[in-house]
Amino acid sequence: MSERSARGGAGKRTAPRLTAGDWTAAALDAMATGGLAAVAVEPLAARLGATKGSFYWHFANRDALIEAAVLRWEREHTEGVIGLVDAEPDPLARLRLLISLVLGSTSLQPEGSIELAMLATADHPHVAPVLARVTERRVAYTSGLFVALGWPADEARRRGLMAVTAYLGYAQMAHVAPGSLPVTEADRDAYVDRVVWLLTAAGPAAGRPAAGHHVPEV
Amino acid sequence: MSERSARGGAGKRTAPRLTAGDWTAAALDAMATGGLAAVAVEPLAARLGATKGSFYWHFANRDALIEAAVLRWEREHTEGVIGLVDAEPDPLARLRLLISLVLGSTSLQPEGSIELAMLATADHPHVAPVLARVTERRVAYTSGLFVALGWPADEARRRGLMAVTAYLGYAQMAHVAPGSLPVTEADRDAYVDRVVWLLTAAGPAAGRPAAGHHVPEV
DNA sequence: GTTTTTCCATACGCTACCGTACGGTGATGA
DNA sequence: TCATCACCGTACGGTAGCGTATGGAAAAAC
Repeated sequence: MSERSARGGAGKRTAPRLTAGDWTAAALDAMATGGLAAVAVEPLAARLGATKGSFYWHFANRDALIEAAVLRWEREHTEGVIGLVDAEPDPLARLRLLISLVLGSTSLQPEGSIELAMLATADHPHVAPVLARVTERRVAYTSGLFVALGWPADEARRRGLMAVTAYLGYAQMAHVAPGSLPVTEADRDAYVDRVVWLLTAAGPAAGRPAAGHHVPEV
Repeated sequence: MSERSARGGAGKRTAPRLTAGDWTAAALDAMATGGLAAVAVEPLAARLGATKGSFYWHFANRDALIEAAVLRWEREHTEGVIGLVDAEPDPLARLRLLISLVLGSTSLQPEGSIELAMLATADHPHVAPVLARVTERRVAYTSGLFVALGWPADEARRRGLMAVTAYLGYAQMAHVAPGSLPVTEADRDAYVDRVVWLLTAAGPAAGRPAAGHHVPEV
């Protein structure tokens, strides 16, 4: 009956020893459901079927675990979407795919988002720099998409920024007011279409795309 | 030397008695700087120059204080911006004013936003419904602006939703990555202009504003 | 001016978590 | 084979906050 015996998972009897990676994985797991406050040594140890004795061998203290966990998240997370989107050659299709993916992903994660947990603890000294880097990387990448679509740098930056804020805001709303978001699949698609269209709408004269490039007409 | 004597503020010697309102005010104050976790009975009592004995007279427990505080915030907060914006007769000017105001307000509050604190604790049973109501109210109001601008209901809803997400995302970014936001006054103005313009850009044929209404030309 | 009610301070126990000390066990190389 | 080291369990002390009990002061009621 002791959960101690279940530690290795899949029926192993002898308790396997834990690595630092096991602890950071468990930390991220706990963070997704309970926020940074859930990254607590003793509860985590219980979840892993171990005790604090193990933890304090691998880490100096709780803070070191947090730092390792968020850095791991940054490392493993950044590759995800961008790598998946970069396969698409056409810039406009890439933008559409990107928006569609990220807005879709937020709707599917009711309460298990590490990113939301980090946003909720953005003030933490180890979380803040990670979020700042990830966010700027997103803005830079998205702005690059608009550059590829023909807008000058400053206009592309504004639109890239607006795209990122649209994502962040959508994620927040999916969390705090999902009922205010488009419900049906069709509504959601229509919303994504409109977002992409408006983000790529021809702007005032000063910001008009260079000749020969995409001007959405729909 | 005892901070007890400073309780009444402004040199009153006899300690004034505290009301429930004093506690909720202090709670919101603490929340703005330290988040919901800072709404703790003992620290708050110390800040007010009182003790827990006072608190547990006015409230059953910490949870009751939290509930009272967030409800008070909802009540007092909702009036603010909308009432200020509704004076403007022209719908387009009203939208521009609204966007300008809310994006400007986020830049000015480095770490003292109650709203950010609530978003960071959106899972709390007393916070969640308040945020849901406030958010939906914003979407509804902003959508109404687009209806007034001539768009049909569904299109107006989409644009109103996008406006709100643009605000929420901007607020998040001001918190976690202010360096990625427009820095100079001029850049910020240019960004606001572009947001308003794109939100009001003429959409696909199905969503074109009714004749005689505002079609932004700039 | 007394009695009642309102409000508050003090003191206490309880829980959850952090971090440390130290002893023990299993693997591993000499 | 045995000694070393990596790893972990147990036990302990410490802190921060919640909630309760109770007596007492201050204000209000009469």
